[in-house]
Amino acid sequence: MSQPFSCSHDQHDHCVDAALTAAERLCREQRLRLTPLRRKILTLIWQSHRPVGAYDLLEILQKEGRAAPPTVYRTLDFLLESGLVHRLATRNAYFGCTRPGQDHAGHVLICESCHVLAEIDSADVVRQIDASADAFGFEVRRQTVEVSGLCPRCRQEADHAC
Amino acid sequence: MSQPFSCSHDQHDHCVDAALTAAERLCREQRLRLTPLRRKILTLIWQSHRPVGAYDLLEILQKEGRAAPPTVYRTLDFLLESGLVHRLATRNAYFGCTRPGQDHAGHVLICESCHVLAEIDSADVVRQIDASADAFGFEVRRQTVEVSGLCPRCRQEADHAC
DNA sequence: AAGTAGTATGTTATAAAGTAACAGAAAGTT
DNA sequence: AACTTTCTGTTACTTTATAACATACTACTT
Repeated sequence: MSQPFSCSHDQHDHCVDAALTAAERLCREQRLRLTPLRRKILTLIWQSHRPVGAYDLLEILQKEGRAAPPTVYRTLDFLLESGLVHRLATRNAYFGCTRPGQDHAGHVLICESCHVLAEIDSADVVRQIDASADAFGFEVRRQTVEVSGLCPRCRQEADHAC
Repeated sequence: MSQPFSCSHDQHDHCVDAALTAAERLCREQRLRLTPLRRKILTLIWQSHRPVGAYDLLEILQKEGRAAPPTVYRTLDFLLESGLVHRLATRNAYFGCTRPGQDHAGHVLICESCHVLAEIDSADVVRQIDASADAFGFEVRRQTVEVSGLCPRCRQEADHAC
């Protein structure tokens, strides 16, 4: 799987394939059921490196038959709980996890211009947050870190425009 | 203003007063209008060190006459833009800013048990996130950091329960 | 292979969070 | 006072998410 910020359209099938392979493996190992619906939704989420809204997913499903919100949300719940996707709180949207199975904080960078998202996995950030919390006597259970700004590609385009 | 995690009920009026005084000063300096409605909502938000939902505020307003969502949201927009309150993305809720006027990232610790919230202002965390993003060539515009876990007080109670 | 327990999905209705658009009121300016 | 700008009221609506119950599928037991 290439880096989201440098993944081009013709490379992208690899990302989807890799994500599905990883999902199959994880579900086999943890005795979870990757049903057709779950596989479908996971695939849809991986169609781009952008977060996708629940109702976007619903709309796509509805083009191929009837579907209602709970179907989507239940499937998302499964994917979230099994760690195959994460939720982007600042945008009420969902995106595929790049390292399912591995315990990690799920910090992300998200581009305000093209909306491409990348998970960063900075142990330094995690530690620094833990340390800051610790100074308050606070016990950290979950870190939500969502950084918005400009991805390298959009930055370059912005420069050229000047 | 005492630390949220150690602020007791009988100290708390100081927090509200301090917040209002700071708000008045900020609005005077920046030629913003702290109208009765805005002052009212800000006061309601400061009634506790917990984040408050927009519809909670609405419900309170409705006990003293008619009110509708846009009234609340517009007022929140003003308070957000002027930096007097922040929004907690992970909970769709709002809380008073402890250092309005000063430029800062607005990182928070929030207790899963008692829901008390504290702004942390760790320059180290900010720098570490900037550095991590920089390694990707990503230009940071906004950092959202929301850490959930157990505050010192609830931690102690959890210990006693054992 | 039939029964059954558990898990997954379909379906209807509704809750919770947030916004658009226009009308009227208050404040600030000339 | 006339005018402009800003603020608030009001109605209607959009978006996001969930509750509750019905049906279908899977996997295990015998």
